[in-house]
Amino acid sequence: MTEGPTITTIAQRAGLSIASVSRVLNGLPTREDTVRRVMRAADELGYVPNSVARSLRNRRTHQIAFALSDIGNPVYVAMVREIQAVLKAAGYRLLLHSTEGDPEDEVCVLRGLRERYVDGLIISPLRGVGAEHIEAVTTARVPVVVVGPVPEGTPVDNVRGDSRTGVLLAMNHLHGLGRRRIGLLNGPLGTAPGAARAAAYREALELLGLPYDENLVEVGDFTRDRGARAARALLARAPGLDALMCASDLIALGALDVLREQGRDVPRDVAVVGMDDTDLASVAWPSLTSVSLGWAERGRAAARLLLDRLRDGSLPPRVVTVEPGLMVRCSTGGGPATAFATRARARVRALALAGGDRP
Amino acid sequence: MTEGPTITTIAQRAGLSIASVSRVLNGLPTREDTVRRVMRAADELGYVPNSVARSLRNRRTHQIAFALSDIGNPVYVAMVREIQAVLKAAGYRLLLHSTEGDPEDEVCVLRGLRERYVDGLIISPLRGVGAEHIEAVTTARVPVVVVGPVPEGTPVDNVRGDSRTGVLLAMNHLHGLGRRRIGLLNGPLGTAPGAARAAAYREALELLGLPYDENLVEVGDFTRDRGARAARALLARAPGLDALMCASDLIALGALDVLREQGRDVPRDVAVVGMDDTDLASVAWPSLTSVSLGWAERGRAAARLLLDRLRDGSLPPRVVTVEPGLMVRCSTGGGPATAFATRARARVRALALAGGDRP
DNA sequence: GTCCACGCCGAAAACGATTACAGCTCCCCG
DNA sequence: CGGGGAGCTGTAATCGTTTTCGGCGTGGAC
Repeated sequence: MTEGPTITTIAQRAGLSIASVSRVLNGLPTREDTVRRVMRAADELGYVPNSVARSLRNRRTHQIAFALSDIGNPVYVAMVREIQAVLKAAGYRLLLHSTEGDPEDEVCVLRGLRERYVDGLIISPLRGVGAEHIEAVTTARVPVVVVGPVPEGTPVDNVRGDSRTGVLLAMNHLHGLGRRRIGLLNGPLGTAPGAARAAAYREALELLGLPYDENLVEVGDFTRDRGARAARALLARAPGLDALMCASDLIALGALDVLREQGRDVPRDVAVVGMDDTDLASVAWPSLTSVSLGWAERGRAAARLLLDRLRDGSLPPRVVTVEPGLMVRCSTGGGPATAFATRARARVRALALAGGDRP
Repeated sequence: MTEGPTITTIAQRAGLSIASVSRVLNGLPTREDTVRRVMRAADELGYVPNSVARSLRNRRTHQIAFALSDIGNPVYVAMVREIQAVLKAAGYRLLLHSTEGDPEDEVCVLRGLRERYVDGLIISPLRGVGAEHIEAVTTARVPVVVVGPVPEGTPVDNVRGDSRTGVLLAMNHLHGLGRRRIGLLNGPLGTAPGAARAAAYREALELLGLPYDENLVEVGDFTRDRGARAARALLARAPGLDALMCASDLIALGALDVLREQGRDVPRDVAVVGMDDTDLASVAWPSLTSVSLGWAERGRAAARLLLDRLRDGSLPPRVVTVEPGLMVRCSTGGGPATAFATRARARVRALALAGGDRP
């Protein structure tokens, strides 16, 4: 197995020193003649610089890791795509690390940063919110961007969504369609999104002048069959509801299954709204009105934050909040008849409803 | 910015040479006392080895790249998940490179291998089948595994699906349901999958004793709206067809849209089969019977081939063929009433039909 | 003719690890 | 008591680059 050419090989062939070769290859000012000799030798040898050696010397690997909890989740796929695009354009490579929701593994990733095989990390979400995780993030020896909630005041670059406004948008939409008995199918209250959505739901009811009825709320998990189970329970308890606010698209799909099973027409009898606006929403039948939490945009924002910081490490920590939107489709009757829904983002700001920019 | 501790720091603190430190950290036989001193110093300093330096010396980065054409395609997402899982278990990191279907970019990836920042590459698919691509693959300085078709006899590790058998399975299934006028909605014939599926469709008709009617075939692209357009054209030309064999799930989704639009019941009037068995298939309504081409399995197989070769570079090139299966769901009437389809793989080998193991 | 400035180039020292090799100590055996 | 392993340890080379520093030759100014 013949090892590839190095600058030493080139130097010998060109009758120069490796320093000159390096200078030429890096475009530093050099005599015309020398440049030609080096270039010629490099061409003939098919030289390609060894990026590992370069990284060792420069302390830059031009690699960035993205740690996510579940690559199967379409939400993260959208982020991966955008992150990869932004990084590639800036000359960085993307390392993927799926933690499968294991906080242990998350810590491993954070620890691993010290091995210096990446210049930075984007992590989403930061599951373990214990002190050790926070500390690991803030003391990491390379920049970290967290996508998703972090404890208030943590000095770290952060991209967050705004599911509160998203829920308000959706509730306002349902209210505008004349729905008054709106149920909530939520995920676990122990999770940040679950808690946020529960709170936003109550807030929306209040703003809309509707009473809060705990019989209209059911908690399950962010999956399709747990969503279906929750929907079944809720419909048994509150048969008269006329709309379902679901905390994720998967929950909404489960709800659609149950409604279909029970012969209730969507959207005539019950209007359904999902969250995340994944591909699944437009594929479902009826196509699903969904709150877009801007995952793709979040990916782009995270990548940019990180690149900025790599350029200038002294920047103060920044927080970017991505605004939600509402994709209106058939499941609320607001969309066109087929699943070829308009993708125009319903940028109905909930300002009038929410009364300000309270985050 | 204080730089991290290195073995030199440890050596000083422990009053030993860097050689001893290295030996201890690598578990080479050392005196008990020395081990303790090194361990203690390493602990106190919070030492973590620099993986770049180690890679330079060992000529191993423990990184593997996966180049794919489109991260948005659920088929690749399944592969990424499996590959990452296998690699992680073996102590390798995964680099993701999305070429967005650009053959230029593909060449860049192949070229980039010479920079030696990865120990190996998995690429899927190999789009450019020109001589330069093939050469780039076979002369790459690190092992490459290609997932998808390569020219016959190319000396490279290769994982392939078997869409021919997949199509035969599906056609046999439709025939068994009494369908006799089966249409084909295909992707571009210029692509390898398109060509293979067209050929398999004809072969199946012949084996089933059905006539080939070119009016029953329409070519579009592997997307939802191109699929819908093709379906519309086909249904206009051959209103009497009673089944649709679709070359991808997305095409099938488009077809479902059109059938619904035209008030034709699925599966009563027209049975529909998709290909790839993506998540979308089980989400669609009616849930979609789909040919599983074993993408996840292909990912695992590719990762394993690569790891094997990294262990022993002298292995002869191997080809792994992943067997297809048929996931029967509602769109052919063979599945349960709801989309909670059984996921038991219908391992109906098409042997009786296909007459042997012709690959 | 001398001196200085300047432009290029080469020697050598990093970067942080692994490892071949030589040297040292200690003990055992002849 | 001397020779020779055995068992550890330290020195130094190595991986392939970048970069600093000093040397050398040329040219112009005085």
